[in-house]
Amino acid sequence: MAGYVSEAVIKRLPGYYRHLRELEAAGVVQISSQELGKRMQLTASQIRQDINCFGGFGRQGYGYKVSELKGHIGEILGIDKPHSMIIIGAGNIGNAVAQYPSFIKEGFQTVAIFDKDSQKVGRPIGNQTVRTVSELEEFLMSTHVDIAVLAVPVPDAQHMLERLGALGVQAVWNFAPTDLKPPKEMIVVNVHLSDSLQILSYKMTHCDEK
Amino acid sequence: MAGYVSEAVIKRLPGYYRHLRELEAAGVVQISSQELGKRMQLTASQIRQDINCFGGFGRQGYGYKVSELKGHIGEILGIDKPHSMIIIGAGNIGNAVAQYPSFIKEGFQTVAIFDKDSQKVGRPIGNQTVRTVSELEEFLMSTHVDIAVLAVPVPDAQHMLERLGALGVQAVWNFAPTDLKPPKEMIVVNVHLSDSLQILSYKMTHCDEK
DNA sequence: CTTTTTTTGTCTGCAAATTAACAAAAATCT
DNA sequence: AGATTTTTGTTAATTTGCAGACAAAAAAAG
Repeated sequence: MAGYVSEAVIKRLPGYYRHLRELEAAGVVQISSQELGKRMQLTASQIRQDINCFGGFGRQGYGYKVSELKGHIGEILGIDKPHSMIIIGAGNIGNAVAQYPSFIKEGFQTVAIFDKDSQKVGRPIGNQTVRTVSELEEFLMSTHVDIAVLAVPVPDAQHMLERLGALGVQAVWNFAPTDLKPPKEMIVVNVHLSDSLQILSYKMTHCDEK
Repeated sequence: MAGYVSEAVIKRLPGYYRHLRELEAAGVVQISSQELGKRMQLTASQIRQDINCFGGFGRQGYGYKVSELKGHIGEILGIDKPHSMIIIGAGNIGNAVAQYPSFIKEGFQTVAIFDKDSQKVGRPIGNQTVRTVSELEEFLMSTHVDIAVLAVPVPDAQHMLERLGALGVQAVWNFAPTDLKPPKEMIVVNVHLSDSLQILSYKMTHCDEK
């Protein structure tokens, strides 16, 4: 059980959680690193090493208790507690995020949606109504939010990031296809959908030569 | 200049392309690995190694010509040629993908949208009209598509993947939050939005201890 | 109750990826 | 035109990540 956890391990955690959730739903109560490895296309060794970054959750000769391990990883991911989100940009992406059922199930709750376009302001999205982005300061003054979802056009993204930072927002989930320079102490995770699509294009173009 | 290109390099290619596009738009004609590295938060050494997987595109004492390098990487990614896409699932995600402006700009063109829900069939999305998913076979018989975007609920995803595979679709861009088992010779790239959000949650929870 | 099997947690070694180093080539300066 | 600076392409060193091995612990079998 180490102090430092590498980025590689962190990126695998949601995968563990997803599989454990599916296993639990299927009524599986116990699983060995070998079985889980077969399911997740990882070696048993790697699974044991990953899990032991956080503590010995297994029992020798038995394996891991699915619900227990899922609980631990949920805690480690920080999704055992609910998170409040605001969405900046009520376009297609903003819309999709606001209504994506998995997020709500996992405790990520959208508490407000903002847009600068007056045509969009007032429209209902999910259980929210789109607000003017000029109300942002006022809103954040009175309400604490954990995460801001940035779904604005590229030219507005950096400026909005800094505006959010100044208002005390610490975490941003960015959908603008650009590399933002996060102010200190701000955490930004990018989605970059185009990157993912371009990788698909790369693999299509080069799949034969292998 | 090697034959095999590692996954790590491939994942960085879209980032290079994005920065080079931005540089070109800003009127920058030449750049050194050092400058590009500072911009992209990578070491100059890594940039030179990455680029040299594909050939010596630079000139000593000068650096790289932005537009030339962008062209090369565009070719390598396979985005110099247009791609046709169909979207399966006309929910929020399907909607967002169909209308995301960057994709159209980059030559990814949506040629049809399908949904099983009869309420959604017939609705206009972008310049398309939603079709019944039962027309899928007929459509793919007469029209070749490069990529299928999978934006259906988890329980339908694996079955739809196999159906697409049987119809000759080779590349799938999957938004269903589950791990699909791709039939041989099919390329699947996952988006897994929840994973990304959970990683944000992890970093929020653990940022202080660093 | 003893023996055998299972399976973890950890240690050791290998492979992959990143960084550093440097000669060779091109550009710039004097 | 020669000297100096810049910067690449490539090789070497370092670091990181992953897989194999195995003792110790727990469970299962006899």
